[in-house]
Amino acid sequence: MISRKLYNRISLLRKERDISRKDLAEKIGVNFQTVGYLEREEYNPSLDLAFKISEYFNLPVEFIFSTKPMKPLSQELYDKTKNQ
Amino acid sequence: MISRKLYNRISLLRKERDISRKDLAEKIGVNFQTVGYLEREEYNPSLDLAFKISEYFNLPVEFIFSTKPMKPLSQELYDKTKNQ
DNA sequence: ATATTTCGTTGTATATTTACAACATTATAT
DNA sequence: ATATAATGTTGTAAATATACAACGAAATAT
Repeated sequence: MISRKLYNRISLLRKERDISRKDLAEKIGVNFQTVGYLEREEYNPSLDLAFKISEYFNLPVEFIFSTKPMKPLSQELYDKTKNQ
Repeated sequence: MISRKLYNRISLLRKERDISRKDLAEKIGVNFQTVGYLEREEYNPSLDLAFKISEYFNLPVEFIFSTKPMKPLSQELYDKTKNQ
């Protein structure tokens, strides 16, 4: 299958919680370089890996990963407040 | 990575919409045997493949795939109505 | 200032997903 | 009843994800 590029917010979420790649990697049970590859968006994770990350951050898969480029959280939040 | 077994509702959703594996496979751009492997839960799809299926059925990834065995839709719906 | 941790990156090996061909079985249509 | 389509399955090849080692650069702590 020709995979589309997938975007993600892993690095952002990780920084918000101030944990290192190594820590995150240990928590979800993968190699720390694998987290690096993911953050650089160099490949598409397996669904199980996506679930592990989603469970760790306690957020839906669709919030962390997307087929379209991610807006910064700040802007997305601002847009949301504006529309209400 | 040692992947957990993932459960899914692909076959159910496909039957609800009365489309064949071949049709679904064409729509999401994979081989029709790949849909077979997925329905038999013989491997974990890539996140991109999961997204394609989720987009096709217009349902969240978490509704279609789960780390825990899926309840029949009928029971899940009944539980929902009971709780309200 | 120096040590330590984290990050970015590259390369190679292994594991897993996906494609594809083949064929028997079951279901559906004519 | 026969043809056609759909399914279940197996095997092999290919593509892609992940592990792991290595190393230099940047950031942080002491």
